[in-house]
Amino acid sequence: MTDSPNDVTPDRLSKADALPPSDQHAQQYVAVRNAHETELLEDYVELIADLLQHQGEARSTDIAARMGVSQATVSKTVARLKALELVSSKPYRSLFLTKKGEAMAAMSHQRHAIVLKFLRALGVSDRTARIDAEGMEHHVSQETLDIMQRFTRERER
Amino acid sequence: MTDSPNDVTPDRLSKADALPPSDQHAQQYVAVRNAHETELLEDYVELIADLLQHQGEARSTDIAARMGVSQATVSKTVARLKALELVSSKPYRSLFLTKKGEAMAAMSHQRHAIVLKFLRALGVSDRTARIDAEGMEHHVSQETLDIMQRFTRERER
DNA sequence: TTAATATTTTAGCCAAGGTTAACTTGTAGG
DNA sequence: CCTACAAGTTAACCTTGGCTAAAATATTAA
Ligand SMILES: [Mn+2]
Ligand SMILES: [Mn+2]
Ligand SMILES: [Mn+2]
Ligand SMILES: [Mn+2]
Repeated sequence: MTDSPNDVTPDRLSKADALPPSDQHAQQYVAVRNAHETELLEDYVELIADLLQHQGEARSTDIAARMGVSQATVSKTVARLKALELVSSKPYRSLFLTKKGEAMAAMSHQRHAIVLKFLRALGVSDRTARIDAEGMEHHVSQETLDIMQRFTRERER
Repeated sequence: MTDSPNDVTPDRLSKADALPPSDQHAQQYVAVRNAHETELLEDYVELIADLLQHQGEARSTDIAARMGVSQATVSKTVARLKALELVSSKPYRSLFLTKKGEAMAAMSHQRHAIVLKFLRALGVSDRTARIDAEGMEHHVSQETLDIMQRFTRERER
């Protein structure tokens, strides 16, 4: 009891965009859930790499301050990073990245930079670009990244 | 013991981009965590609105299939949506949106459409654009949305 | 009308990511 | 060398968002 008898592909100018096929639709959400699984890990290793590079040390106090969470939260997340062999450290000492952690940090950093530069090239203010990039970066496919990079390069010529 | 004695702002061509001030950096992550809090709710009300519009009914089977999760998961999330007064329903019956739910759905839908059209206008394939938009939409500020919309309009002329 | 099937809910489980409070360890000054 | 304070860890708790298995309800078809 929706509209016309045989509504296969509604004519132009009809209601709204049709829903994608059920299984394809589901894959959209699956992709998002997958991204969320690694998101925090990526941000942590990226931040640790930055701290090592800029301050020579990655202390959990600094991480807590920069992430805006308590030190207890950092402790727990670091435990997870260690279990995943992304980070190594001795108790009460500075954190370091394993090879695996460095690889992840490098990838994440690169992707983050591409998204951030793209947003600025688009005309977004620095402050907003930084905030949006922090979330968007985890949901941008390689195809889109390539396009963003090309766009930014052209704008900069 | 990092590098030069007085490294305030490292000269051009030095290491890498400096870290933003600690508190500003923290706000980036805070913004992301806030977005994640409402993300699933937004996707649900958006989907429910779509189903109501396109099939006349929003059954939890369909939601489960389209979200790629079990029906039990849908039941629990719907309980939360009802507690938040976004959805109403009688047990074992179809779901409906409250005024509040409709408002949220309308906003989410609009934002989703802007991001999706923008990605397509940029040259991203339909399939990828849909996947990326599903995640990105929750992390795009109003400022960026406005810019995306302008960009899309210009490309379409 | 009843029996089979489909749908929805409930219960019990789990991991992630956050909190506060209390305890332990490290470090710097006197 | 000791003592105060800073930094890090641990314990106990909470919410969200997944899952499976079992129970309850609705629908359909014989
Ligand atoms: Mn990042
Ligand atoms: Mn991020
Ligand atoms: Mn959406
Ligand atoms: Mn979404």
